[in-house]
Amino acid sequence: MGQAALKTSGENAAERHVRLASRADAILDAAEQVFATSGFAGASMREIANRAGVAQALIHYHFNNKEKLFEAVIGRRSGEINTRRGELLDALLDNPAPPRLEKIVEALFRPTIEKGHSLAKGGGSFSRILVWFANSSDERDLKLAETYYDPIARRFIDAFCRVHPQLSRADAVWAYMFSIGVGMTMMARTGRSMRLSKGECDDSDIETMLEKIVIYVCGGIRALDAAGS
Amino acid sequence: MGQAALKTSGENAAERHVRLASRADAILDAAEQVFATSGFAGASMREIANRAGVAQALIHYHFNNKEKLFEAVIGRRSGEINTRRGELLDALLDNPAPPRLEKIVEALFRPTIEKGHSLAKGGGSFSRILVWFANSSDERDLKLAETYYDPIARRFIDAFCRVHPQLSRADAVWAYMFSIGVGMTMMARTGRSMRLSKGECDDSDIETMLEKIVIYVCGGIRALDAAGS
DNA sequence: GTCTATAGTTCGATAGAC
DNA sequence: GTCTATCGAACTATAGAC
Repeated sequence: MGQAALKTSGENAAERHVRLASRADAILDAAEQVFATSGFAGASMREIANRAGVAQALIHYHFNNKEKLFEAVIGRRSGEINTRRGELLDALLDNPAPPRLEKIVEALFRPTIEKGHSLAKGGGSFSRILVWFANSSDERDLKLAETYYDPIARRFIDAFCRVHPQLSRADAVWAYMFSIGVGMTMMARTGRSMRLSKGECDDSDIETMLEKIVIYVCGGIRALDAAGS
Repeated sequence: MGQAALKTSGENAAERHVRLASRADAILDAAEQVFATSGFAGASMREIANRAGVAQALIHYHFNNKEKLFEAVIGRRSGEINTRRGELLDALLDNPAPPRLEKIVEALFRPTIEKGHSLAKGGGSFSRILVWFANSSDERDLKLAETYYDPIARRFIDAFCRVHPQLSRADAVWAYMFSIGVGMTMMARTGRSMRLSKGECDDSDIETMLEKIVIYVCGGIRALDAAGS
């Protein structure tokens, strides 16, 4: 019958896709972990291949070279994260009444922290890549940041201005940049807050940290607004 | 005479020290630039040697290996910066009246930004190393951060508590971590703020940026204080 | 699509002359 | 203290069989 025919010929299109996707995804997962641990320059294609359980040449077949692989790693999660951010922002702005600043700030950070920390079979270390990435002055990273993060950044800056009509555009941009910096301390998870607080401040406790960050960031933005006029 | 004798034998101790210092310093300056541009893993001893105008082997003679060289680069500027930070903080706390929070925050950031950006014959790119360094989870960097930055960090956290007696110790640590994150956006100089603001927010304009940061950070800290009780 | 084998480069570090 | 020369390891990427 048809099924048997397909079986002897190998596999059908769906099965084929699943298998292919699983290999490529395994590579992306492994790459995510290794880039997170060692940065772009420090990561090696050998280690990525080993961790993914594939031959090194397969990475080149799927992703061409190291740089393109990195772009794929960035693109995969950035797409998920920024789509979710946009949805949350849409929901807040659809309302005729201006939303609370706290809600906007939470929409800015929650998708990043949640997807950045816990996705991927590998263990989810995309957030560390983002830290590396957000502060890089490397041409490759700047280009990627512009492509994947500037559009949503402008939307959040607009949202700051909408909630704080007195806030100048320039101050809104400063506010955005500084807030991203705050978020990075959440993503890095160096364990430093634990050390400095003798165990009181746990940077792996997402909910507590997010709560503190929202308070701090909103306070900072409001202070810029208050000082502006 | 004595001088002639010294000359034939080579040089006196002072001359010798100057020459040695200039070679070693040239290596440190070059290393600072290359590490700033490429990170630890991405930097090569060859490029550092070329930029310093010395043989590659001389780096190993003075600094043993790449890791020790990096430590020397970190240690040199961190010493200068944190000594200055401590002095400013001492001056503020010597006063019987509690200092203004703004003054403390400025003491936290000004030495870093000023020495980080403009020191070194090479062009002063230590601040970019700090960005890299502050968010690293690499064991080497964590150890260095603990040695060079935790002591002064505790002093600033104490100062936050002194100015805001209602602030819990844990919230003071959060406040410190977040504020360092804000400072990192100042150090990175990716040019992103320029792009997002169409030229209005120049991240190489130190004084304007410092002013905005102080406002934002103080607002954040005060918000944590207000929310705490 | 996936593998093995390897070409070709670059790296950190050392040996040894001066 | 500083150099030249080089070793041995690790890297990215490709060639070619299956």
